[in-house]
Amino acid sequence: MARARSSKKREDIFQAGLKLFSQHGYSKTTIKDVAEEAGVSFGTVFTYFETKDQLFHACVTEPLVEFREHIMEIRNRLETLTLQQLKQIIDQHVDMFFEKEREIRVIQYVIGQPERFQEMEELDSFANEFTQFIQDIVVIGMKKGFLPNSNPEEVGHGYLAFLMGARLTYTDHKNVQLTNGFKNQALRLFGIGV
Amino acid sequence: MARARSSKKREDIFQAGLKLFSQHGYSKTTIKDVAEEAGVSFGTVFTYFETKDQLFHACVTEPLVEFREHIMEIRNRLETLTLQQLKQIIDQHVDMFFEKEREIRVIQYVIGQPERFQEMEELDSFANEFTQFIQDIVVIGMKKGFLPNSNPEEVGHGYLAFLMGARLTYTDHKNVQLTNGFKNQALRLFGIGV
DNA sequence: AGTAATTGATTGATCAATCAATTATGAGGG
DNA sequence: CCCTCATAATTGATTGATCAATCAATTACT
Repeated sequence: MARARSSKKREDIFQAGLKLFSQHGYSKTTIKDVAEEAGVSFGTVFTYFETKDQLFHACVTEPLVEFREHIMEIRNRLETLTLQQLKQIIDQHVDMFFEKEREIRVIQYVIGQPERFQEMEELDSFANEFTQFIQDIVVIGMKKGFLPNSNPEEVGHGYLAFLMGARLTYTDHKNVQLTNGFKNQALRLFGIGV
Repeated sequence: MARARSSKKREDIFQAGLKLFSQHGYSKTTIKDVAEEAGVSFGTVFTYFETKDQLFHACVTEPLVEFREHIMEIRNRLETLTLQQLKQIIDQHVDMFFEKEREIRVIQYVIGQPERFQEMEELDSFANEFTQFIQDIVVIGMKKGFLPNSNPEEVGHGYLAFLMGARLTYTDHKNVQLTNGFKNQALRLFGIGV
């Protein structure tokens, strides 16, 4: 039986799985490798996760909780949004997508093979939530006049695509010039010239 | 020994590999499955591709030739570029990224696991070529006055990221409304409001 | 007839999952 | 503080399944 989520060892195994799955994909990651990386024995992995599948599923879905909180926190104070705050939000999003490299890589691994994985539904609803959040921002920005006339849906989808693609295509997360460029380009998707 | 590239059977096997690799990844695609999909026997696959690795490598890199031609063709008549033509080019890019779903999915599979694959170098140089092409467009557009002042490098990287992300994140290539939205958003990355 | 192409059974390697044996933990009693 | 014993956690050898690659036999081609 799988153990509680709070154990130190569970977290070690989870992090090891996250690292190796994000680097080598599902099949090229062996339980033996995960065990070594986590500093536990082969058998112990199965004490905390019943199957390799369940470990992988955990690596894909559990980080969504933190991502969601990160977005929701801002969603509450959306009525008083200013352009300055929007710029801050975009900065945070770009930074988050580059900092949470492993978490997003495994998500992209799943999204990239929709015929293979069922986790899709959870990820789909998260994506919908996110684009809805962006749409709300665009509507408020237009109402308040600090955003030009736009199709909010187009901005939402375009902005999510942009963040995903930036993370997928560019590995060098230490490159400040690059991330700054992405922040400028992200602003342009909202119709704000730089 | 692997056979010449011109055979009908080689093409069938190649297309079968492209389909299955793009859907299920490298390891979950078996030679048995490829053979069935291609309508040949297990052994025949090895007549045309020495190893599974080589078949995969072919699926990742061979489509680059056509992609490159597609870009180059336009690169020749770059000096006479107009805004109208730029809009056409963007339309073509978005359409291509959605039509060539399988080809781009396997490329994204490789890009997403840089620690695992060496094909990266070929893909890297292709990406550099592409972003350089976009940078040239931005420089000319600014000189001719139909593009606002921009950092060409930022636009190049942002535009590539955007196309990749759109392809990765959205599966429904029949959705004209969606692709039209992406075309509008892509224009915004060049500083053109919609 | 002679050469090239095709076939699929066989082999050997890999690896997830199981489980019996071992080790650690900690509660209760002296 | 130490000892006992029960329970929980840990371990890795074993098992069975999967699959890439080989190759001897068969078939097609010229």
